[in-house]
This record gives sequence, structure tokens and C-alpha cells, in this order.
Amino acid sequence: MAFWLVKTEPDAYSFATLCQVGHTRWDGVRNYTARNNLRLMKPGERVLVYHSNIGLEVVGVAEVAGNPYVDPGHANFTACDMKPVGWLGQPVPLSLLKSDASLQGLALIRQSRLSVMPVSQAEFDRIVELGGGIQPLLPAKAPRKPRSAKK
DNA sequence: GCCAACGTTGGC
DNA sequence: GCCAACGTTGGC
Repeated sequence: MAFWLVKTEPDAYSFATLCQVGHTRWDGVRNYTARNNLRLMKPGERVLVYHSNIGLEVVGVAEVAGNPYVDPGHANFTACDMKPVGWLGQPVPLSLLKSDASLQGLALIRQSRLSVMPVSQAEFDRIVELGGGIQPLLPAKAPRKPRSAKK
């Protein structure tokens, strides 16, 4: 069971959008190291979502929703479906990651341009802890059970 | 807006 | 296969 961190520019595609839509294809990655990481993803694995450029913080957790496949936009690259798991209780800013002794090995810090990277379970757990835990999304609206007219 | 870091391209 | 030039990312 691996753990991951992906970056997105929130003005292009934010975690809020993922939560609203409920499911997305993570594609458009055009870097071989990031692609190789994408290819290693397995359904059910957890993914920290980081907002680059605007925010500069980890905001939520997603889940790999299927096996990686060829990016429809470019045969040499890879896409993977994701679905939201929940928001962190509070975002965890890059500055905090940088100042946390247990997170100095993060690729996010050491290789700032990489957009898809593995994190250890310890790193994952620590970031979630700094974020005050995962706030599960409300389940999709269940169809209301029709109330019986009869008593 | 600037610039450092990094990746890619292409001439040789 | 090297390396200079160039482009992109992303924090500051």
C-alpha cells in the first residue's frame, strides 16, 4: 500500500472541484518522473492533494479510483482516475511542512517541480495529523425514502 | 515579476 | 554522448 502526493494549481483544477464533481481523470502530466509515479498507483491508495501557486498548502485527501491508463491526450503519458476522500480539518501550508522535522525528506521540499510523488506512510500520517485529520465528505445524497401514507 | 531549479531539445 | 540553449514550474 503506497501513499502519494499530487499537485494541482487550484485556479486550473482545485480540490473543491474534485469534491463537487466526485470523480476525475488525473491527466495532463508531462514529466517522466511524475508519469512513472502515476503508473505505480493502485486502486484504493490514498493521495494528498496540494495546491501549488495559489495557496501553497495540502488541502485534502483523494483516493486512486482505478488502474492507471494511457493519457488520452498523449500516448507516451499516463492518466489515473481519482475520487475525493475528504478535506483536511485545516490546510497544511508548505511553510509548516518545511519546518516539521519529520518531513524533511519530502520530495515536495527537495524537488519542488515534481507534480506526482510518493510519500511514506509516516509522512502521510504526519501531514494528516498536522491538518487535524480527514473530514469525510458527506455521502452522496441518498434518495429520500418515501414516507408511507398509511399509519 | 523575478529567479532558481530542473527537464528537454538539438547541434556537434 | 556531451553540453549549451531554451522552456517550464513554482516559490518568493
